Amino acid sequence: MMVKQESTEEKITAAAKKVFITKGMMGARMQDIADEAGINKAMLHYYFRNKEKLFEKIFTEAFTSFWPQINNILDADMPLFSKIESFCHSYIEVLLNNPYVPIFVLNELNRQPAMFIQKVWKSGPPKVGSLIQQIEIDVKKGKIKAINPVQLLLNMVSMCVFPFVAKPMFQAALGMNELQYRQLMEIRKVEITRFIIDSISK
Amino acid sequence: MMVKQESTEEKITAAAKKVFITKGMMGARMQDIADEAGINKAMLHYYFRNKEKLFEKIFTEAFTSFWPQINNILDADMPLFSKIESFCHSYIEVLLNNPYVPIFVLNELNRQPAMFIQKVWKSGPPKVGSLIQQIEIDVKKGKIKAINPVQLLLNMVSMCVFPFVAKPMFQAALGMNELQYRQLMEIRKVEITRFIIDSISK
DNA sequence: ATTTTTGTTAACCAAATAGTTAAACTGAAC
DNA sequence: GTTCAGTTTAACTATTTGGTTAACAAAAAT
Repeated sequence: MMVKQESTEEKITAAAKKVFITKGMMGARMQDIADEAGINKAMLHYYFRNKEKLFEKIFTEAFTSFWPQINNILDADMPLFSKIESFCHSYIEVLLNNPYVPIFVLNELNRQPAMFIQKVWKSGPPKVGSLIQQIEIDVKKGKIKAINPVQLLLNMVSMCVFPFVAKPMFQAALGMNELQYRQLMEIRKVEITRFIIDSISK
Repeated sequence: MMVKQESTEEKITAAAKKVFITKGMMGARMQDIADEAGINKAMLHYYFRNKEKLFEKIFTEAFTSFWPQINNILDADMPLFSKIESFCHSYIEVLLNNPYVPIFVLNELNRQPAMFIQKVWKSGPPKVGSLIQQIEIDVKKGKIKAINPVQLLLNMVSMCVFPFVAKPMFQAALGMNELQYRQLMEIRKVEITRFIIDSISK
């Protein structure tokens, strides 16, 4: 049986990702990461100079791995309703596969707002203009109800992301297990889309 | 001119609140809190035995100070649409006065889900049943469109809270300053209410 | 006035934790 | 098989940080 060979560097990044995402920059211990990777702590400093460098790599990697997936939809050439559907479905699907990333990103972001904008969005800032314009046009044409495009955008993102950020709270409040919550999110893809379109349709 | 006298204990709790909320439990340093309060570090241990005790006090205080404000609305005896309006207005108003509390709570909650449910919700668990029932009844009566009550609840909470949790991100993406963002939230009280009611109205 | 209790401080301690080093191991090139 | 660069390890160091202590000051009780 073939065993996938994993380089030490890969072991480290995988372990660091897990530990940083679950415990945050301040909560993570270098020893935890070493243990998780099953290697000596000194290796962390051999491959990455220090904790900060390692963290930065993981953070940007985690963020840039799923950010484009959402960002591109905003820029796609589609009718508004299709775009809304596509956005909700893709966003929730991505989050189902990376449920702990948003709280991680938001948390670190609140501590270092400047770093974020500078380093993480230098390459791919949010392509939000296209959607905003599209909404404005459809409002003017009378295709949808009058609504502030920014508010609509906030609504869309909020409804997709927040249930993942506040998962433990909702789970406790609603008395749901992992599977039930996951199913709720699965259904949510279509429920949210309908909810939004119902609201803005004339 | 009268100067308000602040006891050492009050100085500590005020400083601890500020530091814990901005840096989190793990990120906060006892020395930071002492400096912020303008006192000797030993005083922290004199009034509160250790960091954990101090943190717990701040956490529960921060949480229980605004949780009931929202929770009670869920239980109020009102028609559904009024309740939705009341909920959105109150929730956002409370958050405008405590903008950093949600990310703080959610963050610590993700690290200690058990502690939360046990200690913080022992006294006042979410009164969510009343609203759920109310939605179900109005759906059956045909007063509103068919919708999963839980999903509607998630939508309401998400749209209210998330813009505060992700404030730095939205602010950067939309190029807004503090005042502009605040105004956006102010408007949001009524915009969100309308958005929801438009969606579920027949 | 004197004692006792409470509040406050600087200096110190112990544990945790990031980071370093020197030696040992490995595997390929010669 | 010797050498040599890259890799890995155990032991160590330096620093940070939560927590303690003993002396001191202020206030309250006697």
